[in-house]
Amino acid sequence: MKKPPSRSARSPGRPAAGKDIVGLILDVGEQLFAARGYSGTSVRDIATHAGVNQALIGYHFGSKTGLFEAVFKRRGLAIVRRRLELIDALEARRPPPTVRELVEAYLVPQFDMKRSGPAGLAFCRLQARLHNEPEEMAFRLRREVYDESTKRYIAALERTLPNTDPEDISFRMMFLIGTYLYMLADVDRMDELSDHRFDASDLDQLVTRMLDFLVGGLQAASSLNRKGAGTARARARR
Amino acid sequence: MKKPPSRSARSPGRPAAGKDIVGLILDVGEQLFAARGYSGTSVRDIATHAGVNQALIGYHFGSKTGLFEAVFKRRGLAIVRRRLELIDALEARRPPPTVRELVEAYLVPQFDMKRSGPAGLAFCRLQARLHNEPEEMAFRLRREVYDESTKRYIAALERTLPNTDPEDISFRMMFLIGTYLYMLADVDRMDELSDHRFDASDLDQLVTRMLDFLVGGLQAASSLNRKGAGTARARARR
DNA sequence: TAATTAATTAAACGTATGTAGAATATCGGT
DNA sequence: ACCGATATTCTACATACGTTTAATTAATTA
Repeated sequence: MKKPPSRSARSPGRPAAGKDIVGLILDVGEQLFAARGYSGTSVRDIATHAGVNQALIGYHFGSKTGLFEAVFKRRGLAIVRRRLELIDALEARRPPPTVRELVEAYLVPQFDMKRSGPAGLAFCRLQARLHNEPEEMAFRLRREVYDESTKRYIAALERTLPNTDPEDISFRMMFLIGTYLYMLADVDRMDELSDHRFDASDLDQLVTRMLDFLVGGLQAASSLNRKGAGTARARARR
Repeated sequence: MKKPPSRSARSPGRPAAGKDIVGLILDVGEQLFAARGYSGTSVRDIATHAGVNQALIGYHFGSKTGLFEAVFKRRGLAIVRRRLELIDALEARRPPPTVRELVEAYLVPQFDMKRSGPAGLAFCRLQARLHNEPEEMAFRLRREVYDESTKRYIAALERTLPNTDPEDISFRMMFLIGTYLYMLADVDRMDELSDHRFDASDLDQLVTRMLDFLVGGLQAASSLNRKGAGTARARARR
């Protein structure tokens, strides 16, 4: 009872080559995870939107977690790679980089990604929302993907601001990260809060404004009395 | 076939008065929503942890959404109330407030909440993660709870910084919000990135550091050429 | 060209989910 | 002492979930 090689719709069996199904699943997963979060997205949803059987996701990625990880690393590692190239270039150069140049190099790969089209935009949102996802996943991915590059930039900032307490620089780097992640998340809060007077959709302008703000913050004087009780605990640990 | 008024474990029927079950459910919901997000938390989980039947949540709050909303508003509105009291006081005073005083008044209710115990801490996390939750809920809650107070602070900053373009102030307020939300989320990133050298658990110190950074950013000079093409679109809309 | 490997679908398993209905017991007012 | 309103549990429904197994077909290798 053999059927003729059914050329209709969808049938089991290996397809006649061609399209990059894995890439397609990654694209769809990126989109849906970005829009609804990890827990809010089902494997079935992704499979349906990709026009593919659910089981295929298990086959290619092992599990839902595996798919998320693959989605995240695909572009996350690319961003970090560029971030590292940029700091390599800055540090090889004479004169040494300014604070503004360092911050710009740190941010630009992110906002280029955001600008690059719907996929990049979705990824940025996904990334900005990572710390909402189940902790064991979020912790590991953040550490695996971002830590190295961020430490490089902290070290470079310490060299560029030799008179600033390294502790201050580490804190301020966290503040900086908070700021740009919020902007990446595309929360569209600007529109509400300014009563639709202002426009945050011009990314070049947004990055310029952020640079002004962040460089101002990084270079601000510290009002902590270094010899007082305030930092005693932390200093004792060094 | 009437049973004697069973005094054992749990039985249907109105209980013999006493404990604030609604408050208990809110507390447990707060804790779990904060830890696992809206989609990651099930009504059953909350009911079980509260030692209560699932149906009771439907009875008191209508739906899962209703419970989340109640959890969020309970402390969210309290924070905003305090924020408004503080700015009322500052604006009634002579001389008028400084930038630092305004930012401090905006932040302090949040970090007092975070300091206030496990419930306040959970709420802060929940709040910082709100923009990850299903959009229709997040949008409405943010608008209902925060918009009024934030607009008041933006207006006050415009008065305190009369030579700064209001557009810049609105943007920078967004940057400020991104920074403090990231710190509220308790991401514990500081520890990883500084290789455990620094301590972000002293909240007084953290707020002082944030104030230095944020005031520096708010007061930084703007590098946008106001007459150039960069802001033309936004200006035309005013 | 035969045998093996790779990629896909179909179907199902067991469990978890949000919500609703019915039963029950206590409270507050009369 | 009664009665309606209120607060609670029990039970169940219908659906949605992540994963697994078996069947099926093309590609690759021998």
